[in-house]
Amino acid sequence: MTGSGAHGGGRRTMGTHPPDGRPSAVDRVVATVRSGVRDGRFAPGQRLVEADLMRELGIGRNTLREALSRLSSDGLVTIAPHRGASVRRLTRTEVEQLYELREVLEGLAARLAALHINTPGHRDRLLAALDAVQETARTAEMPQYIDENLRFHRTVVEMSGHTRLLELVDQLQLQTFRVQFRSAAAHDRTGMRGFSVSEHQSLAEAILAGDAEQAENIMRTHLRHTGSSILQLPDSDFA
Amino acid sequence: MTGSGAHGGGRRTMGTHPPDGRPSAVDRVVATVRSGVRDGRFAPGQRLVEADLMRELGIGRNTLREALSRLSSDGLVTIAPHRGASVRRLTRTEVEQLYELREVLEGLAARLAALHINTPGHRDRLLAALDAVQETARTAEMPQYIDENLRFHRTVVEMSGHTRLLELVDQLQLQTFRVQFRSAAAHDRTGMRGFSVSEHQSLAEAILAGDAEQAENIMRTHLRHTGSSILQLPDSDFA
DNA sequence: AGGACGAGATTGTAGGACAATCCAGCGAAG
DNA sequence: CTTCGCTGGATTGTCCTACAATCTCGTCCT
Repeated sequence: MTGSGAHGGGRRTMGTHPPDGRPSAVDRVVATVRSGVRDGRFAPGQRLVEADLMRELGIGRNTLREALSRLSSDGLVTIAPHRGASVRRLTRTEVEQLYELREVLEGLAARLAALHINTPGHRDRLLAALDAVQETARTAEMPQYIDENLRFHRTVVEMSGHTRLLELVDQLQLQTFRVQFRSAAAHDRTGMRGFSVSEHQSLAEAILAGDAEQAENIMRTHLRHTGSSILQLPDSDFA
Repeated sequence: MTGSGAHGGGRRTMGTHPPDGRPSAVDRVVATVRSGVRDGRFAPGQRLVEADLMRELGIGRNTLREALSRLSSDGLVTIAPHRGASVRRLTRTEVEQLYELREVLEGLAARLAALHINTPGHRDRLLAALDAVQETARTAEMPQYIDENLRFHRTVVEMSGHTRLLELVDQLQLQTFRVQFRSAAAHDRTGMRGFSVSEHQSLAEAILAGDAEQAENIMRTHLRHTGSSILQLPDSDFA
């Protein structure tokens, strides 16, 4: 999500603001940096110097600082006193811990999703998401496949009906996106896709059957697999 | 942990080593508002007007806005566009969801704490925390008892060695503090203290025994009890 | 060479300005 | 009398400038 979006020539004459229908300047900056981190325009460890970003994005310092502050709360960048912001680089331990969190949180989400499976529209949404994953698993390139993959997970969390949980999981997914990408690229020829797809399928079946216990278990197992596959990456992929 | 900005907010100014002596102005404001919400100086729903707080705290608008922004990411205040910040009021559903989160997160913490029980110093810290709870349960007034109670939970989470988990749980505890307080006050004469204390004791025993499974179960059960006791509060305590 | 020193870069904070937006109160219309 | 629309004040969103504090790094002196 947060697709490339059409943000044309950024530095229009300041002064005029979009007619509120839409994101505040801070929101736009946050979204821009987020997607920038996602698609590698900002590399992990890279420093984000205020003056540069101000020029680049055509915004004032307050706005930028508020955006960076928010990104830091989300864990996507770190801010060191008097040294400024930089794109966060995760250590191996941190990745491990993030996956421990995803395990319990998305496990809860799967459980709740199973409990709410009879909410109108839920069945269709889940089936559609599963279909999309299976389709892109066969045909699409890696970036798209990963995207669809995350969307499937996100759908499950949305179906939990737990707004706070959705926020937390979104954060965690964003933070783990880069390493997840590298891991997926590295394991792609070892049949990982098929394995992952089959886990997704069993998960969907459990949820559709309303089997909360089973859904939670599958989700947790699945994330444990994903996590440990990521942890096999060489040291160069961590801080 | 009342007041004293010992743990500066999110992962913002946490250099690995403390090269800077004092908390930044933003940190001080965040800590001030936090403790203000805790001890009722700021009531839930109350609006936090920038001009007032600027005068009251003697700081500039940038600093204040950055602090409010961070507090909003922590979920302690809400910021509505063009309406500013106000102390967050939780709905019944939100409280329920927060306790679902605490259940899985602190459950994980208890499990990890049990696994790490042999780390030097851990046994003593846990025993000290348990002792403090039991002591204040007998002798102290409600605010102090609740404080010690939270400190006990926090100790368990610290012993998990999972820094991100600690941050999340801290957030959740802060958000639920208010209702937790009212609930405790309401149930105090129904022997709730003794019940809670005995659960804490079994939890400590399970952790000390290194029984991760049992520790997680007790923690989760305990939080489920706490949560449902809070949900018995009348509607007037919710948004 | 090694360490002290200073110049430039960068951030932290204050404070002013102005447009956009919200809100309460008032008056007109039904 | 109630409802609707308008206006003016209050408040926020964003920009800007300024300056002190702090960090970085190259230079110079011993």
